[in-house]
Amino acid sequence: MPELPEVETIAAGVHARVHGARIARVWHSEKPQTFKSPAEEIARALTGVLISSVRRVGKTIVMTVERKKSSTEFLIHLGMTGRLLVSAPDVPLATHTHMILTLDDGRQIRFVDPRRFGRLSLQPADTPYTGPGSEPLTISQSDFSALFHPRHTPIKAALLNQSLLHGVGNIYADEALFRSSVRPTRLAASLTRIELTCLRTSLLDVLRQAIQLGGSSVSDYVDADGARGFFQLEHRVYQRTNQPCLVCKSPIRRIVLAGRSTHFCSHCQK
DNA sequence: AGGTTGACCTGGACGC
DNA sequence: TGCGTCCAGGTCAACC
Repeated sequence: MPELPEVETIAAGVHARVHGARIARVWHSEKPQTFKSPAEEIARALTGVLISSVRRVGKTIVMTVERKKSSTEFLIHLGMTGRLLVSAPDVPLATHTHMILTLDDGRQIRFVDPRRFGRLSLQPADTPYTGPGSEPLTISQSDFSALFHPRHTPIKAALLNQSLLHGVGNIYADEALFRSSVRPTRLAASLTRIELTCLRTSLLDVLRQAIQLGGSSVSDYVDADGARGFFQLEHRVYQRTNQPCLVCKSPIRRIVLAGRSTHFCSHCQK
C-alpha cells in the first residue's frame, strides 16, 4: 500500500501520539509470515519498554524503544495493505489484526494487514536501521545522477529499486516521470544530465506535496487516526488510463513494466 | 553481477 | 445473488 509520503504521515502521527508512553503488554496473531523476527522474541523485547521515537526510513517505520540504558529498534514494514493505528481499547478489533501493543494508559497501537505482505522485525542491537538505499528527500543531485546513470534498465524499474532510492513506489514513480516528461520505458542510462536533474526535482516536488496532503488514499490507506490522505486528487497519470492528459488531452496509456501497472502520456513523455 | 519474472495473500470491482 | 476473473500502493527468491 504505502509509499514514502504515506509512511511519513503514519510515522509522524504515531510518534505524536505515543512517544514517551510505556508498552504494558503485547499480543500477536499466529501468522508466522508476518513476523520476520519470531513473534515471541518481538513481544519479549517490547514488553515494559518506553517508546522514545517513531520515524520513517524509506518505506519502513522505525520505533525506537528504551529499557534502562539500552535501546532497541522495532521495524514495521506495511507491505501493500498494512495499517498502524493508535486506538482506544474499546474500538472493535479489525479482522487481520496481527499485533497489539497496549500502552500504560490503555490505548493500543494496532498492526492490521489483510494481505499479509507487511513484515515486523527487530533490528540487531547497536546497528541503527538505515534502509537498503538512499533517502529521496535528501540525496544530492550528483549522487542521484550517479545512482541512475549506470543502469541499463527502464527508468521506472530503477526508480522502484529500493536498493538505489528507498521509499519511491508505483504511484510516485509514475507521477514524477510524468512531471519530468520522461517516458517510463526509457533506459536509465539514456537520460541526459538535464533529464536526471528534472526527474529529481519532480520527484521531490511530488513527494513533498503528497506529505503535505497526508498521502494518497487509493483504496484502504489511512493514517494513525484512520483518516484518509488527499494526494490522490493530485494524480495526473496514476490510475487515469484512457482519461485525457491534463496537459495535451491525449489519452493516458497503461502498460505493464517491471511487473507493475505503469501510466504515462505518450505525447508529453519522450 | 545485474536484470526480469512470478509467487506470496486477501478483498473489492466488474461482467455474466 | 453468486460465481469467476482481474486488479491492487511491495518485496524477494529464483531464474536468465
